[in-house]
Amino acid sequence: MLETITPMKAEARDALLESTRKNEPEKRGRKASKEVRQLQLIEATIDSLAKRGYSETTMADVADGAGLSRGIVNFHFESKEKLLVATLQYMADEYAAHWRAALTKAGDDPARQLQALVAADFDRSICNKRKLAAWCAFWGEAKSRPTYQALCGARDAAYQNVFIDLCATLKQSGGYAFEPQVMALALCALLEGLWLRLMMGTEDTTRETALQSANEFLSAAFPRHYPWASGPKTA
Amino acid sequence: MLETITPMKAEARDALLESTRKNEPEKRGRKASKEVRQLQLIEATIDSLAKRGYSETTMADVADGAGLSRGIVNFHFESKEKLLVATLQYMADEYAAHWRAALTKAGDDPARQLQALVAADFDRSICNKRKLAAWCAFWGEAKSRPTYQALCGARDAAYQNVFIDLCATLKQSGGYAFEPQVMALALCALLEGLWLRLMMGTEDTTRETALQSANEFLSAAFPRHYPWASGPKTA
DNA sequence: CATCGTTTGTTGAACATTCATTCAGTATGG
DNA sequence: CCATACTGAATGAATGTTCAACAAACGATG
Repeated sequence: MLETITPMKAEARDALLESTRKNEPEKRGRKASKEVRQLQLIEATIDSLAKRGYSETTMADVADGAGLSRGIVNFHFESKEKLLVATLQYMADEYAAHWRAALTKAGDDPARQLQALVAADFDRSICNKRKLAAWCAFWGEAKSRPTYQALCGARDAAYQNVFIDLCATLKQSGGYAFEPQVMALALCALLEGLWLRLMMGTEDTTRETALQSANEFLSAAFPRHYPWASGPKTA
Repeated sequence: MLETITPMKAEARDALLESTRKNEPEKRGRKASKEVRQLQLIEATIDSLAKRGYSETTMADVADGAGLSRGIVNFHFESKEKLLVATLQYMADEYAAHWRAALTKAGDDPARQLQALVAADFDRSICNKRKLAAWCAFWGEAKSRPTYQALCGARDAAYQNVFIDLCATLKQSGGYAFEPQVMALALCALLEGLWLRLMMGTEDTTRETALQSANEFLSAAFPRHYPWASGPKTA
């Protein structure tokens, strides 16, 4: 049902960025393509989720945030519910694309791949207050909404399976004793937990310290592959 | 403001449990002490949060869930907001009391203490679908509500400091190389992440597998203290 | 190229619903 | 009989949705 939204992401996003860069007054009447409008509204939704939280995010907020009129959301999306699902879908797609790209770029060495995946989780592009807050807003509602629950597995089975495979490979080459599935679960949980803490915004946790903790975990779990055992500054 | 609620927890809770055990028809008029009523409403709030989620939890839900009339919540608590804060406060207190008790019961050995803390996190009494869902509901709103944010640090500074101290102690006695703060952050994040996954309810993650993952982490990070290196079945 | 009609995006006010809160009244225990 | 717990209907505010009117792009036609 939402298949009409996710495609042409790149082009629409570029157009959106361009228009906001130019800061066009956006007069009246028709001005942008359907895809751009939808992205614009989705971005405004993320803004609102981050600023006001899920329960306080209203259609008016989104419309105002996008600088458009009140009825516009029900035109591009049928309902508030569908807007939110589309937003979550958008973030999930973005997240998946991001870690897949990082994995590809890491080459063939499993140890490098694993480290790249972990590092990718803390890239500015996806790991920032705004996005984290939006994710957490959806997490908070996921239990009682099957649709959200399914999509919140953006860090989904596929993602976790990559970790399981990598753990299994490293176990062989390093002669470790752990169970790959168990270790992979720990890793995934650690990453999510760090996200959660980042989002909560306790001062002592920053993107850097979070990544440092994750790397500490890697070197503890795979000492033969990450032997930089916590020297003063382990980049 | 809420100091009137948290005290006398034990007695009031017993009374509540007793009354629900007896399943009294709860006719009309005055029937129970103030504290019992408040606890009853808080429990109903947790139920609703777990079942309907934060954004769909209404005063009517809570009142109905408690089998009382509509206006009752505004009588015992001043507003919906205060009811929710009291509920979160209640869960935070319960959580803190739980891990403190586990810590005390673990004796003097740091390694045992750490293991006890980890295990305590997965006790049925606090780690069940209902409570996890309620926690996550609050997490989802925490970013935009300072009051929640403060209380959601139930796993607060004190909690994390205990982990830091234990990590430091074990580091000395085991000759590890990690930074205690970094490792403690990883541990806390792992526990929260596992909670999050448990709440999401993916089938492959149960309380047992979660605990197993946490223990795997312990034995990876502190191999000299937890040398049961992943034998077939490590209880 | 100008004009006109059609399609499509957009607006903002009206509407219906949901929900927290209030409060006057009732019942109960002491 | 008084203080206190409790009720439930009334109220008003907030909000998602609808829709009739409007405006811009587009295409066809002269």
